[in-house]
Amino acid sequence: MIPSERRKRITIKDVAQAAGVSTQTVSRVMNKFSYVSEETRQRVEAVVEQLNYRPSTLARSLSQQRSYTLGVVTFGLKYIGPSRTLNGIADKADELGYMLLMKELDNFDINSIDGVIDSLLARQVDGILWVAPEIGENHNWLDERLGKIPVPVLFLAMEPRNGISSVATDNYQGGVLAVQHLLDCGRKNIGHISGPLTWWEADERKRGWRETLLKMGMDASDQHCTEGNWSSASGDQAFIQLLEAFPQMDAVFVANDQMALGVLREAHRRNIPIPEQLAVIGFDNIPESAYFYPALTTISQDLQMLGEQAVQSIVEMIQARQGNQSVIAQSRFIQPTLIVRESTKRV
Amino acid sequence: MIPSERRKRITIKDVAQAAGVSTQTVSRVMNKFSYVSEETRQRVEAVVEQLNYRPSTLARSLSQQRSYTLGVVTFGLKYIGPSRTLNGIADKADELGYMLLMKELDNFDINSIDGVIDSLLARQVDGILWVAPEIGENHNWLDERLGKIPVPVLFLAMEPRNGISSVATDNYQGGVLAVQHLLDCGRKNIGHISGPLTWWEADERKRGWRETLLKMGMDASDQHCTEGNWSSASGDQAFIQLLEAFPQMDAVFVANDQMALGVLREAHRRNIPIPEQLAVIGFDNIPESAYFYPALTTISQDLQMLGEQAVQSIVEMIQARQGNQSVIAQSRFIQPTLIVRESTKRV
DNA sequence: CGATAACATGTTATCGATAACATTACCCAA
DNA sequence: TTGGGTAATGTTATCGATAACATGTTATCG
Repeated sequence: MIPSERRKRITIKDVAQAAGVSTQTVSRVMNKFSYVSEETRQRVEAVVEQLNYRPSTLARSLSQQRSYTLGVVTFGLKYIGPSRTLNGIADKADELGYMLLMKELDNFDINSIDGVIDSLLARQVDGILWVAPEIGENHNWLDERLGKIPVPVLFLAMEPRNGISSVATDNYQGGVLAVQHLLDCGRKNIGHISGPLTWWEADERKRGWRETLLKMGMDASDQHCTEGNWSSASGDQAFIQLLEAFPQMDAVFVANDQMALGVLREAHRRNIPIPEQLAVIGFDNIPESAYFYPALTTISQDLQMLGEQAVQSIVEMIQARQGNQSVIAQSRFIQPTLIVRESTKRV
Repeated sequence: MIPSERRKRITIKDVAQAAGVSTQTVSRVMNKFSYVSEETRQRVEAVVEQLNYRPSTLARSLSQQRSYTLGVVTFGLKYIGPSRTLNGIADKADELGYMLLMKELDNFDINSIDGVIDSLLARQVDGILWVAPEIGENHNWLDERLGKIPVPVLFLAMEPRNGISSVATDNYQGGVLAVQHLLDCGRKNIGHISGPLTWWEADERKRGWRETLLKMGMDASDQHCTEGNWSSASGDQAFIQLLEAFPQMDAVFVANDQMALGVLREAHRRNIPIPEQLAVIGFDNIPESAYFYPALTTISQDLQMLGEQAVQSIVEMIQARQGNQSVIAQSRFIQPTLIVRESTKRV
């Protein structure tokens, strides 16, 4: 049964009238603070209860110039990474009393970026979270436009820049952890299958690989690294190439778990025993990776936490600005951790 | 460099003043429609351009009682399913000019449901999409409360009910497809690992399995089915139990790809050759499943499309209500498809 | 050629709240 | 006893837009 007539909204006026007070008094009751006599408070509260009055956040946002809403700009939502981050964002936002206004980006064209930001600002968001990977020069717009955005903006998974706030997993450190673990296992010839190197995160992981090897006086030339595109199919292909270029390889650090899955499959096909002949380590710790065959050793990044941190930070920025304090831009890193399973083993 | 002074917003008044017209005229220019002389239009547009004026959607929402925003209630965002659906929702919403106000549910307590709905309504959403699975009686609240919600509500992945609009994958049909495929492969003893049977979707998949077998005069007793919890770990366990109860099993329909992964792993451990001795078919078609070893045959559900359909439908409902037409509740099904890979094969 | 419609623009009220200021009563210390 | 602070409440302006109505000017038509 569909209610055919639109019930009209119960407003603060209705409550005021029914309680025989001014709207201002009702507002005072609703928002605690400030002086209201106990008797009046109770009377108003009774009426609120009875009429089932719910204040319009929308109207409040307009009059206070503040919406308690965060704009969230995402890219690649259909992949698991962004959505785990989003989950952390949603949880923390809820906890702190904010709602999320979402916008999915489908490209990094400067016009569409402007459009997205404008549409968020038109709805008075109090701050913006940029949950899109840094790829090539796609963050260049910020030099020019960021200063013109009248609310705080915080970037996730972006290379730290002066004067801009960001939160990211320490991908470099993740690469270091991975390679160190392989070295600890006694491996001598460590290859790498990277993500697309235009991605900052992929580049950082590779840097962790390279610098750790160099520090040990080992070889980390580009022959020992192939580039994939994060997909399992590309991991498969990259692995085939890498085997040709680097036949003596006895361990491989793969930049994400999906690609590592491709590697495992190809290794099965070629009867390369893992971990005996080849150790494999991934990155991300997707839930399935514990059930790969063999179970995948990997670097875990806590994306949930990343999202939570991001919300925490931006809310602090919002409050600071509210209180007219100057906002100090910060870049924070979340440390990844090593998860040892069966695909790597001492020799 | 952080802009320390909050620039004040450029409003329609500023534009009106600068262009020497009334705010109403500016409004007319911004919204096309209605009469404005070409000359005035150009003058106003020039000023808009020059001041970089952007209307406040917030103010418009208040005055029009309409926000061009959809409330989206999600559950289990961190899993891949909901986020693929969300991606479809985001795309279509963008295309139709709507934004998304998100709220993640962390339980199905009636109070928290009320709270979520209230907070969406307080922000004047034009409609609500309920992207949370139907589990046990967790949708019971709707009998009592749904009628009181003054905007259209559309449910995803809910059992069709009279008078309530919903969009869902046809899980029953998916089960039918899976079992038929196994029969086509010449399998005779077909087991099932289900999701938690309190979930409507899990129950439907199981029903597809059972009824198809019964129709063929074959056995589909509860000994031939074990219940998992969607995780790979539970798939593993369920498979072990099922092997004991049903040793002659030569094929198994697993209710999602994650659990199927657990099955594959356990089969490896026990040296059960797949597909020769045991055919395995999953459900969902997650991107990794093509790279399982062996590649997994599965039932693909198009969650992106599900999301798009949902937005399309609710926008139609909103427009109908706007035009004071009565809204006819509909339940729609999206048909899943069979993806044949290596884990099933003729015998 | 006067009535009527189409065009162009302005004025005032409204959406639902809060901010800022005003008013009144009461109590207490100087 | 009088000025000043606290308490309780009301009044008016404001947030940034659109709706509804009003007004004046041109065309158009019978």
